Amino acid sequence: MQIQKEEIRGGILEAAKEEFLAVGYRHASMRAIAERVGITAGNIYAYFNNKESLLDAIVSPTMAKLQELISNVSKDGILMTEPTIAELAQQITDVFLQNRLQFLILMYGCSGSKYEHIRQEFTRYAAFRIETELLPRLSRKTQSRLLAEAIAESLLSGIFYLFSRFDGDEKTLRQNMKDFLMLTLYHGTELL
Amino acid sequence: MQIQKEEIRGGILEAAKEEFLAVGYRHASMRAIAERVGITAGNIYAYFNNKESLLDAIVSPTMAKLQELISNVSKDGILMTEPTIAELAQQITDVFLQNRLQFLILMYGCSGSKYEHIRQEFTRYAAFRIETELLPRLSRKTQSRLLAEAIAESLLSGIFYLFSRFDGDEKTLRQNMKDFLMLTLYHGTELL
Amino acid sequence: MQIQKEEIRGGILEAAKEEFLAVGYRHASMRAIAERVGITAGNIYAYFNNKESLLDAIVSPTMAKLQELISNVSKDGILMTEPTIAELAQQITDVFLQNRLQFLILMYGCSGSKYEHIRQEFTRYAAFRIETELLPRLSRKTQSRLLAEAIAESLLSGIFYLFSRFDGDEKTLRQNMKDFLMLTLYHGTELL
Amino acid sequence: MQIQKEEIRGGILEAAKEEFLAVGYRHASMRAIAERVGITAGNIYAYFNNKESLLDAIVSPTMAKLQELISNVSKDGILMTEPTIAELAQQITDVFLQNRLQFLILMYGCSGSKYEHIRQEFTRYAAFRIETELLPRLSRKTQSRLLAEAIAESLLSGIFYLFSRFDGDEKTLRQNMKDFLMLTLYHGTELL
DNA sequence: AATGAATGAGCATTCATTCAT
DNA sequence: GATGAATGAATGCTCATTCAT
Repeated sequence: MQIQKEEIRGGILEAAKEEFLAVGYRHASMRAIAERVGITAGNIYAYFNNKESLLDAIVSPTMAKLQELISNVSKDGILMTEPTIAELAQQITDVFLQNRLQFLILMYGCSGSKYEHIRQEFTRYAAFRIETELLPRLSRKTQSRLLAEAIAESLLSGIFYLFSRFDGDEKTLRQNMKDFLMLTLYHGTELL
Repeated sequence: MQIQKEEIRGGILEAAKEEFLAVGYRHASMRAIAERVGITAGNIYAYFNNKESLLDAIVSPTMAKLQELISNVSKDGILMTEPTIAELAQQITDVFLQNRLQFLILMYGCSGSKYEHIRQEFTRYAAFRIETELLPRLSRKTQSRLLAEAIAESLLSGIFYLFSRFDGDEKTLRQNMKDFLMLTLYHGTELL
Repeated sequence: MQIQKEEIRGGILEAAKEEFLAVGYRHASMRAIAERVGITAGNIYAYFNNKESLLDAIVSPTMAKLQELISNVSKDGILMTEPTIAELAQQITDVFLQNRLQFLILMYGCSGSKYEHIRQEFTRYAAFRIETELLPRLSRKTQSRLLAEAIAESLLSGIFYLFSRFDGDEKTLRQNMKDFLMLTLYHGTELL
Repeated sequence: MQIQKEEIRGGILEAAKEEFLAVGYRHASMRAIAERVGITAGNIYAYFNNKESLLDAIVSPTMAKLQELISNVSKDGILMTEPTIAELAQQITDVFLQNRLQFLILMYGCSGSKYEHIRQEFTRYAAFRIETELLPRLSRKTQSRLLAEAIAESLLSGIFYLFSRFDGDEKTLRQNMKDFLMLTLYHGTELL
């Protein structure tokens, strides 16, 4: 019975992941999720308090990993020079590969939930790193904060796009990621 | 009376623009829009046929300009080398400066409407230009289509981010745009 | 001004007649009527208290004529043998020819209004005449009331159908009416 | 539970039948139907997809029987002389007796639905039979099509009127039907 | 644990009607 | 007299959530 319960619980989580990714948190209906599992909508509430709890159960571990990631790479203080953004991208890729659907839900499908600002947080953090580590190395001075944010947003969008198109081929993903970062961040010197 | 009518009509358009931008077309409610104006939901229908017409009234002129822009820059055929993407970005900026909220609604808030694929079209077009004009100039061969798409997505995200953060200072916007493109596209040689 | 007022009033009546006939009283919208006249819906209320008053203004004279017709032919009491149903049909035809749209509205398009039972009244009256004048001449006894009603309903439906298909040719209408009544009431002896 | 569900489903069907018959499909409101059952409007949608499905569930079997009936009696081609209209009326009566409210809804209350032309179809079919089989036997020539239609309309109205007044006494219904048809079609020779 | 049943608030939309101007 | 503006109740329908069984 405990085993069966876990099966159902897992089924709900799986179905919800698919549904949230397919139509987004706001547009996902409990009925549709229940149908995917083959149970009734009401029964979901035996396992989760409500729709938001269901989302929580799905993304909060991933969310924790992402925040841990951010806090880890921030530990050494403002003036650190390593890890570079490329290394950070690799670490994000690792998290993604271990939590694919959850990651994509967080980045693309959680509008309407309390997680809807997670992407912004990422952008803000990346912008901070770019502003303090990348821009100072440029000769000309710029209104740095906003530019850094645009670069961060741009960078993350490209990375997340590659994630969203991931087809199971990890090697290609990592190569594309590397190429993308080389081209947009390190001026493609390796590629030219 | 005519003045008052135009005032209300304008008020509805303004409120709808805000609401569409805030929560997106799909989740914008006619009641919420009406409340912003201080009228009842039914009254909106004295001015616009339905929710879609309201969106149309807001974004269709901007939409036309954007499609004209795409068709114009596509005219010379596949082999053109000019205008460069940077020049294209400038033209997009011009359209944006004349239609700020409309532009942002089209790019961020029109899911659920007939305009929901406009951003994709932009990305697809940019990816095509990048794949045929930019990537071939690199020495190493890459799985070019996907990479081009990632770069396109990245590029547009950065551009649109600057738009979304525009505070009225056109000069700064244009400078940031230039800096951003230099850094991500032209390897920042001017800036280094 | 008085002249203009009468013009508008007449225009509203004309438009309402058309609308009521086209879609029925219940389904007719004040806005649609106003549009036919080229005025605003609100302005109709300067001439008529409400939708029902508008219907009243259109059909009540005809209604009066019809009730007068019924009361006239009923005057002589229960046992009269004349006018025959055929003569009654002729008198109804006269009223119809003088009040075509009004008549058809009363018969086909007044559901939802206080006139919606007028057709029933006709049927009831005709049934009474049929029961007291026609059925007694038959040799076999029948459950007469209900049969009389069915015959009445049938008779009126045929008559009203001819009215509804009237194309302006009065002579043909009267001939069809005669033929129809001969065939259904008087056993078509003239025609056979 | 299954029993209760069937009870409610049946209750909805019963309430809808009454409502459709009382005010017609178009003006029947889901809320009004729900009130008759003692549930909320939304709950109806747990049993039926939408208003049209609800009507379908009520009348489509009857509709099928009626169309089968028409197609059966049409099988032998244009020149058949049997079954006579009286026999056809008997067959219609059989269908009616098995589907009373459904039949009446189809004939009187389905305007606004996809079934709204069923009565017209009946009339058209009856008019065709009358024009090709009955009128040619008359000595004098008439503008036959219109007259046939009037007779058809008349005939069906009488038949349907008897249906609408049916009180459960099948024998009386059949007798009245026979008397009515004798009187209007076969000139009442049996009765005189 | 699981279900079927039910709710009530919400949605876009329509429309007869009112009213200040 | 006429208008434009506005209302409020009603429509069919959806959905997260609750609850007795």
